[in-house]
Amino acid sequence: MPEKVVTRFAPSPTGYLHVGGGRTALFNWLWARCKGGTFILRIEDTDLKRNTPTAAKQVMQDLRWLGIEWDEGPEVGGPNGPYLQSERIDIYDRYVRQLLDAGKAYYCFETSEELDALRAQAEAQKKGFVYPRPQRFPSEQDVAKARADGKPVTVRFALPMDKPLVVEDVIRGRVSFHPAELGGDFIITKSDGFPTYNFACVVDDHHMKITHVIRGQEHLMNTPGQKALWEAMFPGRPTPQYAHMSVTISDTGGKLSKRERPQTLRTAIEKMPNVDIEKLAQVGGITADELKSFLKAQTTPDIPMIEAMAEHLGVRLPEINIVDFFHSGYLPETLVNFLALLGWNPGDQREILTVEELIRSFDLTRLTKSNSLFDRKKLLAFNTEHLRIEPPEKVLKHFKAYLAEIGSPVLKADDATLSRILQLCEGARTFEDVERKSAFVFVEDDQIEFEDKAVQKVLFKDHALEILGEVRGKLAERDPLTEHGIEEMLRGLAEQRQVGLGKVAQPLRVALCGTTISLPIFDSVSMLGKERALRRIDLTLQRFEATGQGQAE
RNA sequence: GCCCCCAUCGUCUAGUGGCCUAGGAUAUCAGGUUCUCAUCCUGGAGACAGGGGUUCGACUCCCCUUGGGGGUACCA
Repeated sequence: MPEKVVTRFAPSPTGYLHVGGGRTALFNWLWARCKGGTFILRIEDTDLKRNTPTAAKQVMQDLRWLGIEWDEGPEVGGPNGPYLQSERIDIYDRYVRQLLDAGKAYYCFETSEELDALRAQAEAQKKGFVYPRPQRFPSEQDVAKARADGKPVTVRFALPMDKPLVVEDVIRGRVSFHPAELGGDFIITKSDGFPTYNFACVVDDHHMKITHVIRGQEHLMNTPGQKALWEAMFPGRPTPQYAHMSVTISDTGGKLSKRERPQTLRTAIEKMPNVDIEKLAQVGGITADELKSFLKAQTTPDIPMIEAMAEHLGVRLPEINIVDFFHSGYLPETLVNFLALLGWNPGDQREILTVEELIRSFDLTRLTKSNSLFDRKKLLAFNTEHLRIEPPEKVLKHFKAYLAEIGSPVLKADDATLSRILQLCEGARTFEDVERKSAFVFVEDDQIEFEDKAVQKVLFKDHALEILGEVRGKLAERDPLTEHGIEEMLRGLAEQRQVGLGKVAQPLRVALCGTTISLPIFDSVSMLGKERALRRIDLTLQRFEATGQGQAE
């Protein structure tokens, strides 16, 4: 009977979950789910400098949005806790003690500066740096003395140097390393008493009985050291199986990094002819000097400020974090499907898969070796498809969450109306499209903002205002107002005037919405109702008839 | 610099020595449907990085070159 699969996702809490992290989490989760195993969330918060207090919460929120639920971990508990490494220090200490007593690890007292100097020296001689292991390991007395002298105390693992370290990787096969190439003995306890990643990871993977470690290829070089550590601490126990996945690259060039969003904004501002620096800084909630410094690429304001300024300027920032996709109106099912297909495929020609299908088809042996670009255009196509195939209740739920997130007036609508809107927007690419097409229904009649371009192109052309007047008259006569009736009336009018339906529908659309884009015109009218529709037409006629043809306000 | 990984249409990929005249998706181009936007339908163009081997036969196996990615921390 094969042992039960246990996987884990082990993020360090430094901010929102980004696309790469989401993908790593997803593959681990998928593997656990398709094997009926356990998926553990473990927070690797051993770097006091980098961790932010809210980051772990953000990561968990993002995972939940994706639908990735953990069987063990923070907030849900489990038999192998605690799941925050910062709360497991005594466990690590115990193993360090053991290693020390067995002569497999030893104390060191160099400062970072001294280490840097040694590395520089090695580099000057064009040699790879290998930490020089002392002949005699320092004693506890030496440690006490070092501490008294104010020297930093760390612990290094004595890496067996005699034989090559071989890693069997599920994706990459057998990979061999020479201990010296790894830099020799590495630190397992930092001078602040916290374990390093490579050490804590091994202890926890053993304690939590992890069977498969699925992670990015950036960890491949850590694996031989971890394996050696494992053998020193848990001899005879099999290590987890390792699978080092390809990484995901940005389609805007280079790495998929958090810097991309500020960078995009900076580039956009540079290309703009005359930007009001004062005003923009005010919108972003920063000083003009801070903004100037940002533009000179000297500093970077926080993301909310970047976002506020981008929105003000109408600049689209590339999505990097999982939460960015939520904000842009994507379904989590789309992300899950798309991310799963970056470096994996079901082996047949299917591409659009639901989460259930993904779980059913997943297979760790079908992972791709080469890196892949994150193609946002293809993601958009996937979202269009998922909007169509996911159950309407599910879509509605996500749509409401989206509306709440962006603070849309459409939030005022009841579920039935929302469902109808969603149905009318069949073929939409994101919730953003749906919101934009339907928002007009939920703003006050006299609060409609007229897009200048729409007014010029539609209202001031081809006797549009005259037609609009006629539409108004016929609309007033109709009672009761039905969609069918509206259609009949508009089509009749177009035919009568010997013009296409567009010549009638577009002026009406602009009158109702202020823009040229909205829900289908018959539904637009019926959703507003007769009174509000008439009122909007009147307001439009009043406002633009006086202005005269060919002139906008 | 050293070490490790990778290499098929623009992009994501199928392909495990003959099923390949290299398949699908997306993007793109042309045409069509349509009240706007989007969808949708039809069709087109588009790839085995280069060079050596091995073999009756290489996209598939080996070597080199080139290119890309990662690592080289008291970060994870």
